[in-house]
Amino acid sequence: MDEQRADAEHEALVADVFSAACASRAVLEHVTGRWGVLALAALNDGVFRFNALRRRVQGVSEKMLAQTLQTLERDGFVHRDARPTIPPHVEYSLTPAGQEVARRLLALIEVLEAGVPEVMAAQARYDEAKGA
Amino acid sequence: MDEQRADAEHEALVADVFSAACASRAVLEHVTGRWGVLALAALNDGVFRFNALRRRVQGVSEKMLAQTLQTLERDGFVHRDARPTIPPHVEYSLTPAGQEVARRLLALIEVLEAGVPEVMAAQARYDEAKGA
DNA sequence: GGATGTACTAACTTTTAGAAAGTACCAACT
DNA sequence: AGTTGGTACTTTCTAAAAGTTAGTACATCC
Repeated sequence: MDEQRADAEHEALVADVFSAACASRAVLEHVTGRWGVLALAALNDGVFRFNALRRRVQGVSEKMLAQTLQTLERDGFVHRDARPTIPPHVEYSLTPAGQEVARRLLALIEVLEAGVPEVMAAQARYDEAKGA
Repeated sequence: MDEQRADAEHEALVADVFSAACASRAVLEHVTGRWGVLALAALNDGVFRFNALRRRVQGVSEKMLAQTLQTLERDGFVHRDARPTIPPHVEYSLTPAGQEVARRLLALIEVLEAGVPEVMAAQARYDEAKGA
């Protein structure tokens, strides 16, 4: 029991995503969540207002975009600049930490986009093997 | 309408994750899904059997691990080697495409794990500003 | 003066994830 | 000889997450 506690604490310190309780697991989920990835990737192209971002990230609902941006702002990856005007004017951008993360995400997205034809071929092969 | 159709087709061809209908969006979700990331990252360390992988990726249920591995196998990122013995013996490993993806994921995970203290600080600042 | 646009929030519904038990089979232990 | 344990899943049921819709509080355009 003491060993388990010690292990848990140690893993928390070294930040191991494979440990369920580690804070890095939560951060990973915010960043790689369905809309988190796309929001960060979109913001890599510059400053966006709420609805502009919503048009860019096709298919996201207002609720989920607001929620995602709040989470990423809380984690320090996104900067929210709200001007107290009417109608409201809010600008979203990446913080330096957010830029670091977005760069890695874009590297991933690029290899995935390039690999789409091979993935489609692999899927066809798999489905045929299962169906037949 | 013709324009929209042309746009959709064009985006499908160039593989744009921001387009909701694009196949790359689905692949991205498989790879960056809650358990997809961790499965790929774990398999980067070598060959694993089902239950060994389950112990490595702490917190995953049997159902979700099986589902995740099936999706990744279908996409051609994971190789499944089942020996028809009793009791069953199944080995999971990364394909070359899977290794490419896993490398980018690990790069991301590394910056996130390193950034955990700053994220925690940002969260504390955010919560204090909201609470006060 | 009704429609539209801004950035959300709240209530409600649908989809998905997770927890627990079941399956099929054999080996070892009792 | 029967119970336990291990393998790799699948199925069922429930709890949590995501998505849809409507509403807010203005201001400007037509």
